[in-house]
This record gives sequence, C-alpha cells and structure tokens, in this order.
Amino acid sequence: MPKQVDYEERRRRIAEAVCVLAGDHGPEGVGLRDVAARARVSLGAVQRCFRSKEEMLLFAVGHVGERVLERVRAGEADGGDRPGRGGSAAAVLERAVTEVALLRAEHRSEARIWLAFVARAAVSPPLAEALRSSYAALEELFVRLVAEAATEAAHAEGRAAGSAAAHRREARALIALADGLTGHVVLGHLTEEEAGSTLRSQLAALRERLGGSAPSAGVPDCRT
Amino acid sequence: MPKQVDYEERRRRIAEAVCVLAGDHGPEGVGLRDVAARARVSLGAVQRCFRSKEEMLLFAVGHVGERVLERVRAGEADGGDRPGRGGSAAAVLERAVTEVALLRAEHRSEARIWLAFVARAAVSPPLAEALRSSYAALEELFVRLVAEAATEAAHAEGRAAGSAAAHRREARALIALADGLTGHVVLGHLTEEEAGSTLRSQLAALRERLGGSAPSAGVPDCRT
DNA sequence: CTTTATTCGATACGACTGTATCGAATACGA
DNA sequence: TCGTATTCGATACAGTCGTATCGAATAAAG
Repeated sequence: MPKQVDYEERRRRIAEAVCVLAGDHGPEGVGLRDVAARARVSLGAVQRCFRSKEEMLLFAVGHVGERVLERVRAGEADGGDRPGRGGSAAAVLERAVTEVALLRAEHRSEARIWLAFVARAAVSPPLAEALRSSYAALEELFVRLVAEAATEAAHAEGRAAGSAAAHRREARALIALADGLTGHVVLGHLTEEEAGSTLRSQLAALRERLGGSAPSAGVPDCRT
Repeated sequence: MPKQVDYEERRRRIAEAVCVLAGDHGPEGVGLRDVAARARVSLGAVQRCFRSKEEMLLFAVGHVGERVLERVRAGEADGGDRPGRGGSAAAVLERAVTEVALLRAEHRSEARIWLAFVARAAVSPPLAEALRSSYAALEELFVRLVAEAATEAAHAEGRAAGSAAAHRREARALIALADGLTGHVVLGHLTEEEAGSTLRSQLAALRERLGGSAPSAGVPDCRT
C-alpha cells in the first residue's frame, strides 16, 4: 500500500485555504491552483480530496457553518450553566445573536464568505440545501433561546409566556436582522459599533415585549 | 457621420439583459457574449457601451437600485397623499419596507441580483461604493418614514415622539431585517408568507414602541 | 526482494474568459 | 458627390479555468 494520509485533516486544511481565498476574492474567484498553493499541497491532491470544485466549496461552507454554530453553543454553555449569574437567558440570547451577526472585525472574513455563499446558493441548489440545513439548526436553537428568555421574563413578572409561534417569529426576525446587519457592515454602510447598537436596541425591545404587556420602567436602552 | 444610436436606451437594454442573466447565474457567471446575445446586439456594441465588464455591472446594479427606490417612493406617494385614508404613516412605512424586502415572487430575480451584488461588493470597492450610496438614500428615506409614523402615533396618544437617534436606529433595523429576510427567502429557508409574517409582526411591535410606553391593548398581531 | 495497489506531482487539454484590433458599412457635413 | 468620422460585426489573442491523464514514487503485503 502507498503512503497513507489523513484525508480528514487535509480536507480541513484545504477548506481553511478556500475560506481565506473566498473571503478575499469571492467563491467564484478562487481557483483550484490558488487553493492548492495556499494549502501547501499539489493540485492533484486537491483533486483527490474533492471530486469537483463544487464539492470543495460545499465542504468549505459547512466548515464555516460549524465553526459559527460551535461558537454560539459555546456562548450558550457559558451563560446557561449558571442561570443565576450575569448569564440570564436574555444575556445568552444576546450573546448568541451577536455571534451570529459576525460583527467583530476578527470575523469579518467569515462574514464575507458567508455572504458570498448565500448569494451563490441562489444559483447552486446543493449549496442552497447545505445552507438551509444550517439555518434550520440555527432557527431551532434561537427558538429555544427566545422561549427560555420569555419564560424567564414572564416568571419575573408573573405573566404567561407567549405562544411557540410567537417565539418562532421572534427567532426568525432576530436571525434575519443579524444577517442583514452582517451584510451592511461588510458593505461598509454601517460600522461595527452602529450595527451592534442597532442589534442591542432591538434586543432591548424584544425583552420588553417578552416580559408581557407591562412596559417595565427601567429597561437599559443603549444609546448610539 | 455614421448612423447615430440612442446610447442611453442601449445601455438600459444591456443592463436589463445583465439583470436577467445575473439572476440566473450570478454576476460572475455572466459573459459579455451572453449579455450581447440576450440584448440582441453584437459583442462589439456592448464593448462600446461599457469600457469594461466591471463598468457594465456597476451600471446594472444602479439600474436595479433605482427601480426599487422608485417603487418605494411610489408607494410613499400613494399612501402619503391622503393621510386620512388607509394610508397612515405606519401603513406607508409597512408598504415601503415590504417593497424593499423584495418578497414577492415577481421580484425574486431582483432579490437574487441584489444579494449577489452585495456579496460581490465585499470584493469590489467601486461596487461597494455604489451600493453604499443606495443604502444611504434608503436609510434617510426610512428615517423620515419612521419619524412620521412616530409623530403620528405620539399625537394619537398625546405623548412625545422618540429622539431622532432612536428613529435612525429603528430605520436601520428595519432595512437590515428586510435584507435578511430577502436572503432567507431567496435561499428557500423561509417562504414568502413566513417572511411577510415575520416582517409584519416586527412592524406591529415597532408601532407599539413608537406609540409611547402605553402597551395598547388591542394591537392587531398577525398570526402565522 | 518482489509484487501490487495507491498516491504523488506534473502536465495536457479543451473550453471558456475579457479585451484588442481591424476592415467594411454607414450617414452626415461640405 | 465626395470625404470623413463613427459604428458596425467579426475575429484574434492571451490568459485562466476545471478536469483528465500519466508515469514515477511509495509503502504495505506476500
């Protein structure tokens, strides 16, 4: 038998290279040769790892999606384990949506890649399918977070939490808002701070809503 | 002199062809030859109209942006002229944001194009500049609409309208929400109806917020 | 050591791409 | 009517793309 290689590790490394290049030139702008050079492997190696370019891009977008979802879950665990500390359900939700929005400069590259892949998905059905499953998982996670925040708020004020349908609508709105803000920051229409402020103000409004009909005098509204 | 042609008309026709093709294969996927064939002109004619492909794409995205903004303004005029009818400021705002979200199936192509161009703008600075100016205009328009809706609601309840900064934040959130929903519909993660419902429920929440701190018992919440 | 299955890097190929060039056709000004 | 400036469509060109192919190198099995 020939020299045995760790294909998984290699695929990951190639995916990493794809991400870097796709962030700089868009998914269509990356060539297999550039990827190979960036990943320090030969063109043939790339070809043996992925049957086609499309398959490579598919793997790469899954890679990014997993990383983001992983960070979201990590933030959930940090705040959710000790529900008495500063990590209330509302705080966990805020951290999650901030993570998804990819506002921080260090994640700007991921934001560009994600945006580019979403756009390309409008053309490539298999890519669309991959992204749909990512969003489906994200939505379920957010529905749960919203519901938890709602019961928390409702319990504090002695009211009933909203319906599951309402929670789902709020979750969808949050994800869409985060995605939209991501695009606006990548575009340069909004700065990182402006987008963050917008996001936080909407979260504050959501908290008020979830608490029941009581307007709640002292909600900390974030000015900017 | 040679046969004189209407360049403006030709550029528009070419831009139309670019839009159709870019909607199907993405902006990178359109070739000058395909554009020429679609617009029923020769390759040379396209080259004479636009110095380069980039310039052509720039013109095309401006074309789309103008069409959308035009529709938004048209909806504004329809509802704003008679502020006693069903066209309250809030209704005008709703129509505007719905138009921007490009949810209707007949505008799906425009939605795909816009998404693709936003993604490409992350790579092409001149394209980003063009889109930024489009968003800047859109934001000013929405700030105005939100402010009008706020004064309307505040007057009805005898309270003071919010600050200009608050209105701007709401406007930005609305645009981002609309953009995010556009993407989710194009992707197939949400149906047109789901996105519309999400949008309307957020608008209802915004109306409550703008009315002052009174929770207002009978706001028509739209279930889905 | 020999055999054999597998991976290696390189190179070849055909199909595009955007751009440049060019002679013919055209229609106005003199 | 002649001259000329301009537009026309076609073709040439250099480059890149993704993919296919191929002999050499490699390492486990017999």
